[in-house]
Amino acid sequence: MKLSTRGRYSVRIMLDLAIHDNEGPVFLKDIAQRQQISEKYLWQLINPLKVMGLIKSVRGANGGYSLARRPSEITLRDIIQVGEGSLSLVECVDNALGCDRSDLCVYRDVWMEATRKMLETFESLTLEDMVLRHHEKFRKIAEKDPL
Amino acid sequence: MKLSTRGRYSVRIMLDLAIHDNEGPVFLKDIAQRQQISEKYLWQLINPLKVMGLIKSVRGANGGYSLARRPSEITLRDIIQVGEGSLSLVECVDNALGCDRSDLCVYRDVWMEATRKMLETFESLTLEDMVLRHHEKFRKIAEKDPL
DNA sequence: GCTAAACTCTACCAAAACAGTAGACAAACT
DNA sequence: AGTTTGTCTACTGTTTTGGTAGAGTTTAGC
Repeated sequence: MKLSTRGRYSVRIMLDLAIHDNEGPVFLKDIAQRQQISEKYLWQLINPLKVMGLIKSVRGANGGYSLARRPSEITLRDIIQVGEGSLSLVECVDNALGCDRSDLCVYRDVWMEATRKMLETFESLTLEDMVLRHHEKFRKIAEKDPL
Repeated sequence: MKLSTRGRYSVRIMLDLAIHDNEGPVFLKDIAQRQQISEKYLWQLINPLKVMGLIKSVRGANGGYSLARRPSEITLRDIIQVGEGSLSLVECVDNALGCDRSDLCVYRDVWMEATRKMLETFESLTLEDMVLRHHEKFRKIAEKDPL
């Protein structure tokens, strides 16, 4: 029932990239430092995002990562899908077959509905939304606790 | 993100008890046979349901288990809560503290909302609903494939 | 009382998933 | 040539999951 750290890191990484979206490629090293993850582990999280086409990379010196689409065109569902591998609460939601009790089971419909409702939230939010929320939150903190 | 087998077995066990609700205490042995679980493992699943007050037991010969409340007064949320231990998609939904990034993080609201939507489904369905669905499904199978 | 039927409790265990670490390699800028 | 940066693969310790097993306790019925 819990999201794994992979899923949670994935959305944080993507938000980091979105925040620095118009500054050219972002170094793995910098993301690692900001998000407090080792570079090696970060690569394991960021690579699937590249493979799945959510971000692109530039190799060599002065390389780095950047979003493959505009922030408004990437939903949290897209990201979490990559981080978690599957988005369904129960295996049978993805493939009806494989459950030998499918003819008797009354729960598949329930798992499907619960999954659908959960995903509504993730589909309704884009990286653009999250950047706005982030800036809003940062602004409020600055107001409350001015230097 | 996946429900564990404990959660899924728990709702099946409770449905089994609900179906035989007016026949006196149900033997662990019988549930085990119908649900294809070993009696020992079944006890480990059923005992928390008793401890949490969803079912009651009678010890000794001719003992067994029965629902502690009417089927219409037990929701899937009640059951899954026991089976899974926690109902939130991310730890921070339960306890806001403990996350050192809570001041910067924009995702807690998202996890809360997604969890809430998912739980809507589980809260809206009672064991009575599931018994009805079960009988309906059984009736349709019988029509389709008469002996 | 004795016995059999049933629930109770605790300990243990193997496999899988999770959360990383580590090191060698490849590409590209300067 | 050398440095910076991304790429790939292998390995590993810990936790969770999904059980098994066995000894003990309570009660009905003879």
